[in-house]
Amino acid sequence: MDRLPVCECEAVHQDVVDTVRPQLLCGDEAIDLAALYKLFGDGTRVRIMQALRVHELCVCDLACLLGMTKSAISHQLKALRLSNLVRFRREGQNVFYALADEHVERILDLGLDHLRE
Amino acid sequence: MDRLPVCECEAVHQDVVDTVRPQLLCGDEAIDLAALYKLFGDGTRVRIMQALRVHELCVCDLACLLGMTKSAISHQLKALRLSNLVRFRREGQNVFYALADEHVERILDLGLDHLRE
DNA sequence: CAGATAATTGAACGATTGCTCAACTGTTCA
DNA sequence: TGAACAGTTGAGCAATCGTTCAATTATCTG
Repeated sequence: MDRLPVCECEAVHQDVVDTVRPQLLCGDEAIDLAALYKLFGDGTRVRIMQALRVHELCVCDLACLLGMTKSAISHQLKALRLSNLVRFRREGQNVFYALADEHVERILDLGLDHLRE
Repeated sequence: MDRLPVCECEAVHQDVVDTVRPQLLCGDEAIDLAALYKLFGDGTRVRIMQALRVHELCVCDLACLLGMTKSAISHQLKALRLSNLVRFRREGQNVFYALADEHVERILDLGLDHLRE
């Protein structure tokens, strides 16, 4: 992910560049932010999160709702889990998933706002 | 992208599923929302947007700031342009890019909030 | 006009992603 | 204990993604 600080062009607007540079996201922040939004960048995961926003659901319920295999759903839930976007609890054979916090809902809403305006 | 509405499992919580189903995102909405967030799901594009939020910049400035080739930057700007996340104006040999609206800034901020909490 | 520079484009490539499949773990119940 | 079912996991594969490279377009200047 590291980039060499090489500039191939001459006629850069140096004053503006100098103003902007200290306000850039540091490399790690940019990567973390991108990693967060990457999880919202897939139709399956977005539908999972939207569903969980209505009610907690087990893997089977989600597979049924989205018309996909439990395996596919479980793989995506794992990704969401690893980034703490969903939480889960086991109840007998079922594992119920729910959104981790209202941040997730706000991100979904903000995106939908943008699309619908 | 189409999924067959097949359910492989039996013991679904049918009442909950029936409650959730009508509130699911329709297929197109989920895809559009994912497509929007996919653009925020790459470190280079996030750094570009964060830079543009400070000041409008030409391709050369961005290449210089991020230490990348103009070609790489231009390809990413094209993606952002096609989804109306940035706007641009030509001035002589330079093409200056800026964020399209404050929605983009709000999405960046919300993500950063989440990371920093 | 020709030459220089900014920017864009398309093909090619390696890397990453999302799903399938099969094997496995964990829990319930008889 | 063992059958049945919910869920997870890892390998494999096709599709997608982001960059590089080379060619091209557009604009300015002499």
